[in-house]
Amino acid sequence: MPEGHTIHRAARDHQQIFANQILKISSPQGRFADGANILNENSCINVEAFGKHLLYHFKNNKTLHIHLGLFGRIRKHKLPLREPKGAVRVRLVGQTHVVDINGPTICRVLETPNALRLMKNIGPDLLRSDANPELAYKKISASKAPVGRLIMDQSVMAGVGNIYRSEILWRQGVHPQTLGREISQNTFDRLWADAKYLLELGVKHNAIITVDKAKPSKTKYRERVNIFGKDKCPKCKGEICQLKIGSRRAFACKTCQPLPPNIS
DNA sequence: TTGATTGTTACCGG
DNA sequence: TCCGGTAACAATCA
Repeated sequence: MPEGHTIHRAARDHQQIFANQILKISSPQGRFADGANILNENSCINVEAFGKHLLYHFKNNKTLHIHLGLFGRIRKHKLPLREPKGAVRVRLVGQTHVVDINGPTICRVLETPNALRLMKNIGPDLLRSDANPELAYKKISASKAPVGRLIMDQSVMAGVGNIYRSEILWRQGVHPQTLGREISQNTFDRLWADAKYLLELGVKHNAIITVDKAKPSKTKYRERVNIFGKDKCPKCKGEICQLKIGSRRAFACKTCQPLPPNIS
């Protein structure tokens, strides 16, 4: 669930339902969001996403900082209140809607300077209009780490997760083990543009869709991705090989994503 | 009950 | 300093 598109979609949605409202905030299982009470009686100025981080800014110079990690979930429903489902760490109650945050890795209140510091340490976000892709290319072209590692490194560029990584590289015919410094400006531009296009599509449809003709409402997940978790390339019908990048699964087609000759 | 998972960070060694 | 590997943590579902 949580790749960049999930967080940005939530930010836009919550901006609509919570901005300029005084929210009631509770922490049913208390463990996270220490001091979430400090946000009560204050109005929410706005909600924004930075990469996979979700930030609710409040009028008293405090920010609720959420990161869903691998398992976190956001659930929303209309008032009236319902029983929390599963392990709800924080519940946000506005005038019309309720948002429950389940199982986030990060759930805490930040002072404004700390929120700014956090945002500074995240690479250009594919889904933000203020992103400067050249900052990402500068790091990639200077690195001898594999591009499959770099495009998912949130301090290099923000938003791509494990599924999009394999899909984007396959769509652009780039092998994940190609070194960052072997990536030309032109190749980077294609990777950035495609990643941005796919993430925006994901925000729009609330789903990961990387197959060009796939219809989100009608197709199943397996039919919306090209090679992630597959064994046959949809383009050349050849074999998809699975590799590990930093203990995460990655997939590539030997034919459509040739490995540069200088790499074993 | 077990294993896998759309993520991140800290720590260590080369 | 950079890079890769490992462990730890989180919650849910099949």
